[in-house]
Amino acid sequence: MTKMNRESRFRDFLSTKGLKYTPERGIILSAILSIKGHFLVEDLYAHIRQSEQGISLATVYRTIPLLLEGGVVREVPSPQGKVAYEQILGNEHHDHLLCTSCGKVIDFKDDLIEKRQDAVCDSHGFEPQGHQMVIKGYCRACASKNK
Amino acid sequence: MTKMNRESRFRDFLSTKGLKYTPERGIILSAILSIKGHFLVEDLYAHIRQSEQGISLATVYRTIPLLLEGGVVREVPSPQGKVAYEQILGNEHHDHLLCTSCGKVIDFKDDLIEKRQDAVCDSHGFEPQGHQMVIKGYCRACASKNK
DNA sequence: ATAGCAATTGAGAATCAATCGCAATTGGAG
DNA sequence: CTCCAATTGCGATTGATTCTCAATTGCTAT
Repeated sequence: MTKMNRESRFRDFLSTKGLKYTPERGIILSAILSIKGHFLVEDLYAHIRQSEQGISLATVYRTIPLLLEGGVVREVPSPQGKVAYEQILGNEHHDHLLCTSCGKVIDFKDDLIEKRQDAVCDSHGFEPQGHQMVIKGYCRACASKNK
Repeated sequence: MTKMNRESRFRDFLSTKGLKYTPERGIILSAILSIKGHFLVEDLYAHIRQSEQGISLATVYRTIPLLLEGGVVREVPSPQGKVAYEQILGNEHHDHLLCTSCGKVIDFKDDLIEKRQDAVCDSHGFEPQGHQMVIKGYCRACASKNK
């Protein structure tokens, strides 16, 4: 999907909710589309400042819930307590192994787990929007270091 | 396991790390053992104050990492951004469905998912300590309400 | 086109959980 | 019993996020 397409999708989403597509929101969206992997709010803000377009940090924070609801980004787990995000398009869903020793994040995906998750949701009449799975422990390097 | 047993386990854990078993840590441990389900730091602190034993909030915060590492409590997901805990004994491991609309939390456990998680860890040489899985979406009530 | 109004913005103040600094205290190994 | 590193309390501090509010500005209906 092209950038233009994504912009108009976001615009439609806003419109449906009676919200406006402002230049600021456009700039924030562009910045996000230019970031491939995970990013923190501070990363996003840095990107925006770099591109010489000044936007208030408050506006960035205010826009994030819209981007989440509009299906532009999703939350991803991050080493510390901070919340990280990634754009949904181009980042296939995956789960995470998180090393509590060195902070390393390992992505993985297991189809069987996904299937069972759907089954669990069905059995509870639960309508899933998305999920996050984080397995904490020691990565190979840290595990052997501790021995 | 008796309360005394758990105290001495925690005491052993501390001792192994060259740390002390202080009255404050004893009070905090007792308070946790008296709470059955999930609790936030503020809940724990309230419990402690209730029992007329004054402890600094800072001490509570400082003790939590020890309780985590010592296997007394584990983190559990909570509706908002706050971190919640529960004592491990008496609370079998389970995963969570979290309704983003009403905040309801539904516990579940799926053995097959657990097995696959272990398999994934093996294949990455990853030594798991624990995991958290949260599936966000709409619970039955909220899903039907939205229609 | 244009008026009108609700939505939006920036900037700084405010919040709130969590952490820190430091002087006084204390558990517990030897 | 001694001694020292670990611990505590309390207040100050941090740092992320949210809020306030006056000034702007999309956007819908005319």
